[in-house]
Amino acid sequence: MTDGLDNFTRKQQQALEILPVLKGLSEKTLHDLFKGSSIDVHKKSKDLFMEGEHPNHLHMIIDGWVKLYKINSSGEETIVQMLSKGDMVAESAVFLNAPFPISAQVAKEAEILSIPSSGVRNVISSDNNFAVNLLSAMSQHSQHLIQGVESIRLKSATERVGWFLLKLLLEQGRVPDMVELPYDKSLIASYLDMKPETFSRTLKKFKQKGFEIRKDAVILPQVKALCGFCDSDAAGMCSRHGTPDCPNPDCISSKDEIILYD
Amino acid sequence: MTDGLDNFTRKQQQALEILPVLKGLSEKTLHDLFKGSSIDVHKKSKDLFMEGEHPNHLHMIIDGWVKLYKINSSGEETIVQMLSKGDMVAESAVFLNAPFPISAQVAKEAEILSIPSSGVRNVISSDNNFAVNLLSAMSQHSQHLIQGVESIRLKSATERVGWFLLKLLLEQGRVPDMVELPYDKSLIASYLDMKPETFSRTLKKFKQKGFEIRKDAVILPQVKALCGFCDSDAAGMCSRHGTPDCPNPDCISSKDEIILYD
DNA sequence: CGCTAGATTGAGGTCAATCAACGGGTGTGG
DNA sequence: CCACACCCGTTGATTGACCTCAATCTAGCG
Repeated sequence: MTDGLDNFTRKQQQALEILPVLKGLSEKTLHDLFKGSSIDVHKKSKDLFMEGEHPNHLHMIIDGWVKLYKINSSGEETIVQMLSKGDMVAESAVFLNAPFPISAQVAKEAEILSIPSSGVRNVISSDNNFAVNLLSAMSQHSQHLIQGVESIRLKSATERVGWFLLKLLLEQGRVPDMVELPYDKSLIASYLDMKPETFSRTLKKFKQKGFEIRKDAVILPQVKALCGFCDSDAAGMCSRHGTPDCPNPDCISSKDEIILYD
Repeated sequence: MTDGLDNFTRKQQQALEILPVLKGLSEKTLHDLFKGSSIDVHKKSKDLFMEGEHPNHLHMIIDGWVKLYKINSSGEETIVQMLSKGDMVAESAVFLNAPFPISAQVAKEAEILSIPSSGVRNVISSDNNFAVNLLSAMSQHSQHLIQGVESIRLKSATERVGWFLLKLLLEQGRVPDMVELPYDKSLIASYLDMKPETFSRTLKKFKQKGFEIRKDAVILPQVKALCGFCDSDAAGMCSRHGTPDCPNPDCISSKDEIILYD
């Protein structure tokens, strides 16, 4: 607990660097938050909590992937969100001190900071900086949710897949013409609100357009091949946005056909 | 509690009663918020703001309905949310001081308090009570968005209509067997992510089950007729939930058939 | 009374789901 | 080392819910 320059463990210091909501907080506040908290690595399929449970902890993701999902009475599963590095998990239920409206499960081995909810709620009232950080984080979260609603409701299956690949490409940004698939294809399919069969068939359509489909990656025929799937959300992440180098400045996409840019 | 209220106009006092985010705030904070703000009645179809605009004001609804919507490049419209009494409009963009990701339009004549964004952001930093109120409001908003995602993704068209009617019934709660339709049917259809034709056909199926369909209201054959469309969200609003009087405690709904309870 | 916007009804088309079968990895046990 | 089971992903054939297009009806309103 007392090693390191700042009286925090190395794991905690790492968490401070990765989690935006902990940025710029006083040492006292951080100590209050870390009190009773833990940082653990959880294996795939580990349940963080189930719908209806009372929130004992606020989980923050340092690394890996967590899926938020719902099960309806017919037993079907819907993935509401995929969360990763820097995200909080179901913070709204923690703040409201109300039962979780969804379930959370580790989708790919994840390192997670878990803070007791009571501590979180106390610090919110006592430290305005923390409250402001949370408001900012929730605002971004809220915009992602809105973006998610939009993409389900007014994009076709093909568009959703192209858009998903494009966003991955912009997020990863290491190799300009390769997208790594971060988790199982069946999980991607569910996140994109389609069946694994449909996802497979859709990837095949991309293959016919010159994409190379691997087990856990997709390679583009040209660097800008996915620009036909750009929308305002993706544009905000793209370095070409607003420059003459952008082949699709108006973010126009065709419904069902794959249009390649180069 | 009410000593200082004389310093506010009657409209402002009314706003204080209706808007949860203004509850329990100091007189100074309220004055800061009201500085430069206005309370106006806006007619149907009035644009509050368009996607991409910079947020100059935070709008809070005192009465009436506002729709949040997106238009894609094909010109199709999707309604992301319908907001009413007590709701804030696109607060996330105001807090982030970023362009609106969506457009907002009055759907039914509305009285709206509009506060300059800069004032809002200043008060957030200076008054922790306000920040806490906002966190609470945003948390609820966030849960509604999640609920919305769920209902689109794992409910059929029939289920969405039944669920919508049930929620209206629970919200209104005046007459136990009548639901008033709060805005145009075509708007309801769009909110439920279906075409007006589909909505009409679906209502017809309800009619065949004994419902009376009027222009702006629906009358149930029995008080509990809609209980087959209950889910965790609706259950939280229902007075029968958890009592022996609930005919559908496990919130089981059938996909496409309308099952009546009585 | 006719005009217009919203709502209804009908006929036909389509995208994605469903059902079913198969292939290729991976792990286990003999 | 092989035989077998198992899971994930793929492929094919069919179905069905919802959309599309178009005609008709209704209600408000000048």
